[in-house]
Amino acid sequence: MDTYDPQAIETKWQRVWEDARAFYVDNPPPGASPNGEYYMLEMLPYPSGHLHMGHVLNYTLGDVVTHFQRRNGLRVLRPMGYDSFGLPAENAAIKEGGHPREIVESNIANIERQMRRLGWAIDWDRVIAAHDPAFYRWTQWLFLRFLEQGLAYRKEAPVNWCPNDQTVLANEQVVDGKCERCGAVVEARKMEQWFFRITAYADALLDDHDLIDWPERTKTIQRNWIGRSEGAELLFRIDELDVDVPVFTTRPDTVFGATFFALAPEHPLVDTMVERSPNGDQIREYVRTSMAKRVEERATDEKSGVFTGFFATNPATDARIPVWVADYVLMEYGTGALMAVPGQDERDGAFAERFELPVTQVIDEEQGVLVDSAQFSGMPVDEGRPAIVEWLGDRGRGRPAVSFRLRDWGFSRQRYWGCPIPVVYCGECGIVPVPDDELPVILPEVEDYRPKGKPPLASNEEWLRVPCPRCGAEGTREAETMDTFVDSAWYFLRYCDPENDQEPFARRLADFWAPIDQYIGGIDHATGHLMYSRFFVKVMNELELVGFREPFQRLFHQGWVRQGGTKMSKSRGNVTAPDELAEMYGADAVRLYILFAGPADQDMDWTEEGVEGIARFLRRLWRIVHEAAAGDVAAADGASLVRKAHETIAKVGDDIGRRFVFNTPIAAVMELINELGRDPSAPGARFAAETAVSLIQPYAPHVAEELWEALGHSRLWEEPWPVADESHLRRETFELVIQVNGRVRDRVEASADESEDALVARAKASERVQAQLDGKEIRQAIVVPGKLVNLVV
RNA sequence: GCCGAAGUGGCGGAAUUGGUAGACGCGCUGGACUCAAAAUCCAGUGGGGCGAAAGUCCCGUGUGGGUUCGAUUCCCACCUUCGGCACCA
Repeated sequence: MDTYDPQAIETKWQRVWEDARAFYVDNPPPGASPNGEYYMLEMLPYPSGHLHMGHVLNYTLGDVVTHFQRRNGLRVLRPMGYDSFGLPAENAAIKEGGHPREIVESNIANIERQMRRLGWAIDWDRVIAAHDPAFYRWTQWLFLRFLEQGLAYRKEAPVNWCPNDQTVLANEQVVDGKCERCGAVVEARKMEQWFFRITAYADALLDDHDLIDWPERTKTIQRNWIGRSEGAELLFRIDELDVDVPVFTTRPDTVFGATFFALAPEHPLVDTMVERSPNGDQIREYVRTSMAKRVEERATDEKSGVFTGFFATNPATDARIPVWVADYVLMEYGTGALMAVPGQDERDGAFAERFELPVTQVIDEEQGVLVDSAQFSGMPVDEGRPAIVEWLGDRGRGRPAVSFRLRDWGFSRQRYWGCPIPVVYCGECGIVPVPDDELPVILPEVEDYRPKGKPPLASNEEWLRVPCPRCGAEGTREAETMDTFVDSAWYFLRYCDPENDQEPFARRLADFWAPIDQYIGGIDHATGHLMYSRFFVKVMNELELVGFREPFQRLFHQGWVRQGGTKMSKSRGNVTAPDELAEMYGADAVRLYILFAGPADQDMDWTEEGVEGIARFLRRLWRIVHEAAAGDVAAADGASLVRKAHETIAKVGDDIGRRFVFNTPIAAVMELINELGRDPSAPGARFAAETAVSLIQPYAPHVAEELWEALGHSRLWEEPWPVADESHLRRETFELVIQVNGRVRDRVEASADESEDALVARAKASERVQAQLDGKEIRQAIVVPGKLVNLVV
């Protein structure tokens, strides 16, 4: 027996698998229908310099599932790609020189080397990268389909503006209201932006949660993010302007208490009021100052506002109530106007107090009934709500309505390193899509991709100026690029057909492999990537590009790997290089350790203490399996080791397959090895050794393969997953726990076929029980068959 | 403020449907091997009381209550930590 040399073993088997194309899967011929396929996917990495332990956890989890499902007879598609557009590479290029492309491509090469070093079972024929024109051509193609459907559009909207860097910042670049890079305070600025109409799918995104097997907390986060509120839209008339102004409210039952009316500073009516009101200057000044405020300031500052001089008619009371402009009213939510009920709403109350406006109580909180509400007084709140809406509806003043918190997805970026948006602006025709056959619009070289107040592409005049595809007049290309979340909203379908140069993917191949059977990634993407991908698939489904409505059937979130209390991520430098760890202990040890450290869905603090214990386990496994392999191949039915092996098979299969937990199977195999180690030549030793090696293979595939050969077999990666034999699990005797009043007092060996009465008799006969009973009367005896007897005295 | 998750030895954690709390590992202690060390192997290891010992009793899963023959597990209240949302009408 040689000593365990992980480096040599791992190099050897990685070559064998690659030569055998062990983990590559071919696409089916036309006409084939799905038959036992499994699509396993982890969120694709951003190609920063190197992998960190968080990646190792993510991809090792996926790897265990991949091996497990493969050996359970499924054809597993498990591809890999790179989210290679985006700000970090661009910022690195600005800081360190070089081109973002060179940076990500060298990073990709390094990451792929690290991934191969860890021995992950990946189909390397299907690699994609967001910045590859062969990929982003189809990102552009999909954008054009959304544009045709009216699902991509431009509108003016507030963005984060850094006055120092002269650029728009993505939300994730704003930290505590300041620019991540230069520290300048970020301003809100109104700019025209591209949006995807995700709000049109708000109800579908909520309803289709029923179709998918996701963690409840993730669905909850998405539900809160979508923020569906049921209520009513009520009309308040402003006679002087001859307009009906709609408001949204979730509390139509409080309408009798609406004593003033408030408009957002951005509300379109405000302009008219400025013109017609005697204190127009005051209103204009108020609007100007509140628009200059950051959203945060508007939320935290004391309530402010200005009276417009106009009055609105409360549709319930017919009272004329004053109309104010107040910046606690948000244009983005509801209708940008609200009926203020200071008696019931805390914010309206604070405003009324500040400006000495009348307050009316219309709900008796203790009784839960309406008061001072005309014919509705005395009615319970729940009944009053629909009754008032119906009554106002009859008078043409209201109707039931639903409002959402969800906003459309602003996806344009005034930055260089992203997918170009394939449209041309023409003075005659407006926004004109680039024809499909002219795609891709290649991201051109620019002299300087630092942000300078306009998109870097706008300074490449030669590229920018093109004839309008429709009328031929001189036009200009869109110089903004797409948010990288657009790339990742559909990448998982490209893996199904990565070489296709006629379409993003053939529908038959997407429908063959997808939806993804198991997706694994961080919960931090709950409201971003996971929402956008669902939206994209719903649209693609309506366009008949795919036959399904949800991209990710099952979802699992791995926990954060922290180091010294902060989370490891691409933007922080606190990383332990996994390949260095693999050089020290071997990839198998690294893989085992990251999964043994705790439950995979819980956050963990990274520490290298304990990795020695795993290395020790692997050396023990190596020695004990070799010792067992040298022993006789003896028939061993009924041997304790054989039963232990079958118990371990049952435990590991149930843990990985049903419970989706990954730390306890390792402990179970350790237990088996501990028992085997006590006597490696005992009856059943050989079977126990084979079982341990087979069960540990998804975690530590290299050493498992080597030991499988030592046991006289080959190609463990193709070996069917072991099945526990029920007959070996049955026990003839068991340890009967005897309790008195719920406290364990004795344990005795009992036979599995004893009657309940016999077990109770055994319990009563126990000396220790006798000592406890001390002559007391037994009132009740509870028997749990196969486990315990509880005597109640 | 609202919504959600979690709290178990010195440490990471286990206990799957209400049924033996602390599996497995780290660390630590003692021993074997060794000139010595490392590595390896063996034994012990929640806290406390009584006992020379074998043992035996009590306490113990964030805190306080409750349901139950029996609660880490279920219910109520509270504390702490973490995450999401937050002037959303």
